[in-house]
Formats: sequence, C-alpha cells, structure tokens
Amino acid sequence: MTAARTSPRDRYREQTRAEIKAIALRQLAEGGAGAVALTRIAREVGLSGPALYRYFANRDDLLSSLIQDAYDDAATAVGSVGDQLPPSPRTSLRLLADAYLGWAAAQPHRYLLIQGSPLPGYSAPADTTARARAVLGPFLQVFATGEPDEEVRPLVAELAAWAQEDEAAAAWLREYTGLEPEDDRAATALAGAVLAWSQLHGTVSLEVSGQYAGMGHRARTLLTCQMSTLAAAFRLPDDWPERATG
Amino acid sequence: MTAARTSPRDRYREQTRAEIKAIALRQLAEGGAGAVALTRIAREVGLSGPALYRYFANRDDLLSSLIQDAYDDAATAVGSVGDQLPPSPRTSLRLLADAYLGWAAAQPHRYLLIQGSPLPGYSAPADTTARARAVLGPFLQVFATGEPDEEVRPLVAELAAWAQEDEAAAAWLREYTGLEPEDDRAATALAGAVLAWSQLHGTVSLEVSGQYAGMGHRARTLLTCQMSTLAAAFRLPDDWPERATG
DNA sequence: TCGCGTGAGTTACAGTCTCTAACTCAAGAT
DNA sequence: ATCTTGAGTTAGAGACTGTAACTCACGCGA
Repeated sequence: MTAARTSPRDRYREQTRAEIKAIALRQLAEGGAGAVALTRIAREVGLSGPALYRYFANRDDLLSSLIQDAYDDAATAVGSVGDQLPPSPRTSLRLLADAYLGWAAAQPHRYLLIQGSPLPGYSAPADTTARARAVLGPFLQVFATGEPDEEVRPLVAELAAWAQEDEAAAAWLREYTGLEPEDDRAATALAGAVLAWSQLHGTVSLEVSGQYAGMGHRARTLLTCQMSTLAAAFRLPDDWPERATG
Repeated sequence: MTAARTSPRDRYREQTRAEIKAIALRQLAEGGAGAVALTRIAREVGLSGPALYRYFANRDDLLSSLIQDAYDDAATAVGSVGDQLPPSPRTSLRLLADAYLGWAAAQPHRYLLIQGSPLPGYSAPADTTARARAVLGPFLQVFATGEPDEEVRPLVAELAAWAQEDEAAAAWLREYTGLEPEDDRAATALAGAVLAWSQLHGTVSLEVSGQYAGMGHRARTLLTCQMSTLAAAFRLPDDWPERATG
C-alpha cells in the first residue's frame, strides 16, 4: 500500500509492531481493554518494559491502533455483504445485520473495544468517526430505497437538516448512495442507518457483554425481528430500484 | 428500614461508608469506573489507604455497592412512571422510555456503570439480575396488553418457552403483570420488554457514551420513533384493558 | 569499506494503585 | 473495671505506566 520505502530497519520495526499488537489482541480477548498491559506484553516478546515505548508512544497509542484495525475489520465484514448486492433491500438489510452481529459475536472484546464504554482517559484520534461511518455505509444504500412511515418521520426531518448543513454527512451519503443532500432519499437513508445502528448496537452489545445470559432467546432472533420491523417502517421494496450501474 | 439495632459504632460506620460512596460517585462522574481509586478516596476522607478496607472488602465491593444503588435508583425512576398508570399503554411506553433516557442522560457514568462494558475482573453478585429486571418490570405491564404482529412473533415464540421453563422468569412476570407463564400474553410481555430494553440500551448508550456527537439528531427523537414503531408492532391499545384493581 | 548517526535496547527510578501484615489504641459492651 | 473488638496506623510487596540516561550495533552514505 503506502510502502514508500522499506528499509531493513523499517521491515523489522513493522514486524515487531505486529508482534506486539498480536499479543495485545490476545490480552484483549482474555480480559478486555483493561487487561492490555505493556509490561506484560514486553515480558512475552522478550523485551524489557520501556523498550515497547519505541514502538508505541504510550498505552493509548497501542489501543488506538487496535481500535483502528477493529473498525477496518468490521467495515470489511459488513462491506463484503454490501458488495454482493443481494436480491433486494429487505434481504440486504437482514444480511448486513447478520454480518454485523456475526462479526461482533466472533470477537466480543474487539466489539466492546470500539463500541463499548469509552476507555478512561482515552481520546480517539480524529479519523475514528470516518472509520465508524464506513461500517454503517452499506446501510445507507439499503435505506435510500425506502419510504418512511409516519412513525419515523420526525427522525427523517431532523436528519434532513443535518445532511444539508454538515459537509461530512453529505460526503458520507454521496459515497455510499450517490445522492445529493437535498434529495429526500438522503434523509431517509440517514434515518434508516441511525435507527439500524442504534438497534444493532443495543442487541449486539447486550449479547456480547453477556447481559442476555439466562434469558430464553437468541440475539439473532431478536435482531431479525427488529430488522423486519425496521424494513416495514421504511417500506423497503423487494427489488432494487433501477439505477445507473457503476 | 432494616435498622435492627443501631449502636453508635454502627451509625458511625454507616456514615463513613456513605461518605466513601459519595466521593466514589464523584470520581465515577469525573472519570468513569476506572477512575474510582481507593487510595485517592482515602486521601480525601482524611484516612490512610488501608483504612478503607475496614469499610469495603476491596475495590470491587465498593463498585458493587455503587452498582446496586444505581440499579435501585434507575428502577425507582422508571417505576415512578409505572405507578401513575398513565392513560394508555401507548402513552405509558413513551413515558417509560423517556424516564429511562432521562435517568441515564442525567447521570451518564452511572448508566455506563450498570449497562456498559463489563468491568475487567469484576463479577456481579447474585442479585444483580433481579435488580436489573426490576428496572424493566414496568415495561412488562405495558406489553402484556399487546397483540404481536407477524414480524415479532418469532421472538414471542422463543420467550414463551422460556417463561414456562424458567421459574425466575415466571416470578418476574407474575410480579409485574399477574399473568401465569402459560398465558399467551405472558410471552408477549416478555418479547416486548426485551425488544424495548434492547432498543433503549442501544440508543441510550450510544448517546451517553458520546457516539452521536456531531450527528444531527436528538436521542429523544430517535427513541420516540423507535417506541412508536414498537407500539405499532405490538398493536398497543389506546386504553387499558379492564382488570381487577388491587 | 570505513565511520558515524540513529534507532533498538538496556537499567534505574519515580509515581500511582491494590491489598496484606502486624501493630496500637480507645470506645463501648458486659 | 475489664477486656473485646473495631478503627486506625505504618511498612511493604507486587503490578503497572512512563521518563531519564545510558550502551551498542546496524546499516546508510561517502
């Protein structure tokens, strides 16, 4: 990718960074973000504590790196569904939601790392929002085909204003739907995506943090019901509308 | 309340515990659960570090205490709406959801403490589940009046089985709805409550952890839309059904 | 191929935090 | 009036983050 010049030292450095991140990821999986400890990583790599600060400025920097990877990975998982362009928006929504849940369930701690409670004292780098929105992009595409019911129109209205005032929002929309912010469908897409995100996050995070334990339902069923209801509220069609391919 | 015998020593002890908890609560509000540090609390109270271990067995014990209070407080906030028995189930749902959001928004860190990512190494005491269910109890009452639409029936089915197999679930239902687990309305109530919980948590936790920052909508609007949709999916009536008062 | 800059690594240490051990002391129950 | 018990103390072990000041050898440029 951006391998402008790759000297032996650079390569060695990259390799060590990767090794550190791999161990950090394991610690994350074993005990959550709090369990990621530079000292212990160093011991495992075979270095003395302070050596790690050659590779990451501090603990937050290491976590940021894990967070970025996680967002990118999630975006890929969700995006790969969007790329296949399933038969209908309805189906697409179901598949996207499944992919989201599937990704999170397969690596609960990584999900909690990016979507759980904010880490104490941690402040996210600037591009985090963009990465987060990349995960939700494919949902925009689906909901752009919808016709919002009465019940969700207040939200559509609020987001219509946003699309027209916020350049980043407009760019996000353009990238995934090709729509201009003035288009009614733009606001519809935003409303659908926000609703879907909110419901996905609710169900997935309760599942992943074990709060459904002992309750007699599967998260998958719950999520499917929610997406059906959402599809109904936006009257998602059973076929993709005509559009310029490419 | 349970003041069986209150010796001077007991009173002093209770007062000190309360003071410790008050400071802990402030630290929680200032920097999240991770920022609650016994050492610093001790300094503030004017004691030396280890003295605090006379009052709380360890850090987790202190946090458990805060967690219990938070659940009880939330249950009271939500329950006070349920007690007023608003004009209709539909209205009731809206008011309950508002109360939930309102409580959480007013004290974000306490919300994250009980509903955020699990704390590293922390294992909740046994009665936590019961306390959590007390918060959701009033929702059972509302959804017991519903008629589930097609889209949510898979969830109702799964929860019907649960109600009939799990004694704790049955007891929960009985307490808030008076229904026996065989009753169809029991499963409906459970499904509604679980859906509502999931959606409340999604919206509230994204709001409270600041992930909506920079997006052009209010959490309140989002939540209202969701509750409307949910009310529609359960065909919540505009009047309470007849029932034995008492 | 030689030399030297730079980056990788070291030890030592300061500071924060949790929690245990072993002790003192006085309030209050009997 | 006694003596039990609980509140408080200091000392200290063990993790962890992060800084300072140092050594050393790799590998780039002349």
